[in-house]
Amino acid sequence: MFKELDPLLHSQLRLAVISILIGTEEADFVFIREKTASTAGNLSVQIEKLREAGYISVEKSFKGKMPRTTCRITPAGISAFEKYVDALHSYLQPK
Amino acid sequence: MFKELDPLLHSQLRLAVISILIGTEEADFVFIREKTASTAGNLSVQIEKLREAGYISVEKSFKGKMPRTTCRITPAGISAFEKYVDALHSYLQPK
DNA sequence: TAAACCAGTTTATAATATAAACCAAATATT
DNA sequence: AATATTTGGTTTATATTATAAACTGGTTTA
Repeated sequence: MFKELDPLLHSQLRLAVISILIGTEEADFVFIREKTASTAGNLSVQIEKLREAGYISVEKSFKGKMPRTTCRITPAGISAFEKYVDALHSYLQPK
Repeated sequence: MFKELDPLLHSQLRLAVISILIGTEEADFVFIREKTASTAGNLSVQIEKLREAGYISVEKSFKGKMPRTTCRITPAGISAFEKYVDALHSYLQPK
């Protein structure tokens, strides 16, 4: 009846991060922090979890002299998101 | 951009409970435990949290000699669920 | 009458989310 | 030129949560 909800995605901030990355080719740390209105510490932790799980890739580089962290969703991330959305529907459409 | 997800509903088991109650006039503890495939302990805790929040009402009675706990969703529960579903959409439909 | 079962509750524990504190480097201020 | 502030994060600590294990009070079965 009710499908499992991937605990990695069933988190407000991580879901927001994935949602952003699904929509855009890539996004950097600062952009995501602003869009999600999250603290840097929290975001850092959640990005690392998504990276560990293989749902996103993270690339560190420099924009001029300032560091930049760029995130992209991976195929595994896309399919996990699709599966999560599908599972959610088993909770949202009663009966 | 991203709407708040009511933390009381953003929980697999509590969401399942509400989902069941939205669909049926009332449901008892055992029925919910079976439908959600949860342990009695976990369900007991989550039902109490939903009751505290005023999202469901809980009535204790007897079916013959055995105790029975019947749950019903309240108007507050219905509107919280609707709000939650609406907020979720801000995460599911990218852009 | 004792063992097993039912319908839960309470309590303990492990995992999670989150913010606070920190760090190194860059930039702005006096 | 020194000092303060900002930037872009990471690490660590804490409070909350989800969950299962242990328990309770009563019932049915052997």
